[in-house]
Amino acid sequence: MSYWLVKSEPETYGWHQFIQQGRAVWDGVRNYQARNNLMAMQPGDLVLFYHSVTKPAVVGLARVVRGAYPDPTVTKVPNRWVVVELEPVLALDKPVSLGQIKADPRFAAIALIRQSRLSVMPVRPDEFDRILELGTLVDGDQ
DNA sequence: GCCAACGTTGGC
DNA sequence: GCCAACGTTGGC
Repeated sequence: MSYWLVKSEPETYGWHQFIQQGRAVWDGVRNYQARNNLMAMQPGDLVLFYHSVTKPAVVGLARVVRGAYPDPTVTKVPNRWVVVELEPVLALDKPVSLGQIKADPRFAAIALIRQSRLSVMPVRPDEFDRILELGTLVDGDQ
């Protein structure tokens, strides 16, 4: 099983809309590195859902429910682009902000910082665990 | 194949 | 709104 992070601008497609729809076809990716990451996703892989631009933060967790297939929104031949399908798993109790991630030395190598413009990227297991830990309320919080 | 110009992403 | 990073396009 692998871990991933996907970015979305909340004004275009936000976590709230994702929850309401219950499932998302992750289309519109037009960068080869991001596409290659989509192609490596397998059903069951876990995906951090990140809001970019306004209040940048990881806001929730999703799961891959269908692996890569050709992007149906592309009409040009040959179609070089793919989509995956995602469903929500849980909202984080507390969004984990980009500022928090940048401030934590455990995230020194995270692709989110090192390749700030990439929209679909792998996340290491230790990074994934740490983000869930930061995003989860425990006794003593609040 | 190189590189300048230009467009896009995304943080601040 | 600005700008850094970086991907793409097109002239040569």
